[in-house]
Amino acid sequence: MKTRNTLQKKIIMEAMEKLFHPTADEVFCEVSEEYPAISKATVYRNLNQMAEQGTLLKIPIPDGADRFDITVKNHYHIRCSCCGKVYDVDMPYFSNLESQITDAHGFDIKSHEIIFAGICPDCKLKIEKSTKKEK
Amino acid sequence: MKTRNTLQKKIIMEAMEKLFHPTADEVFCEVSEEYPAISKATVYRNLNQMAEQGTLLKIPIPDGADRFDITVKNHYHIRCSCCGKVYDVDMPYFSNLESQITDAHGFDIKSHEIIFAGICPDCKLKIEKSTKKEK
DNA sequence: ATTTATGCAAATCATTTGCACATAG
DNA sequence: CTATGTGCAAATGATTTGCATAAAT
Repeated sequence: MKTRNTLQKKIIMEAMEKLFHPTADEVFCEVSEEYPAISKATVYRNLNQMAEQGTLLKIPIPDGADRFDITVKNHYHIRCSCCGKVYDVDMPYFSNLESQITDAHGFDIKSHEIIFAGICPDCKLKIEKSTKKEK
Repeated sequence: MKTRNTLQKKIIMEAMEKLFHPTADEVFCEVSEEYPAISKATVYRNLNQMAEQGTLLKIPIPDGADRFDITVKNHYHIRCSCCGKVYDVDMPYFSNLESQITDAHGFDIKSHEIIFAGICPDCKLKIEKSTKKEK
């Protein structure tokens, strides 16, 4: 199935370059400003298509909407369990991790994904403040 | 907030012992046979409560319903991208992985999660068969 | 007695889909 | 031309929530 170069696709890609790990909805909001007629379904369809083609990376987020990343190079993510924001993790990629698995029930392993969870600096501050108030 | 020991909680835990990495819905189906009056909301509420208390492990699954695991000990998972089934991975746990991260934007890292993706033996067979047919 | 839990239905949120129409190649 | 893409609204699927009632402590 050959894909086509539509105006929508181009604008969505431009939005991806501006935004940082956006959700489909965030892309939709950004694109809407320049091109109000666009449909959210089109945004989803194009993001998914690009992810399949390897132009984008789709990052599944536990307890939240998927996020998309222009950085296609393999890397890991960390998510704030308080506010949900996602950042890249500066850590070497385990390129041989898949070959380390001895007993994976005969799986053909294709990829792996590491997601760290923690509290971001902003939320740390917020929590400290609200803890003080409680006293 | 102190929790109570209800009949529902007990039956849900029993179902968890029988099932393997079930989704909330699978637990609901299993429990319904013995106790048809149970509500799906009760199943969700109890599974989440037990996960918070550390009695169960909640495994977020990319592109699918969360799964719950009686094995609370830290371990990793592999998911078949074809049929969605999830298995445990027999691989040592990276207990010091979180301390390796140098630049995580000042995060307090609490935990990490590794999910492998691949094709399970069953689906491998299915794919081989259907490829033959296409010829 | 008081507070937590339950069952039900309705609400929510992210995402997908059917369909008629538009448009890229 | 003709297959792929779009916009819209409705459908889906997982999960949560409001509320009146029930049950555990």
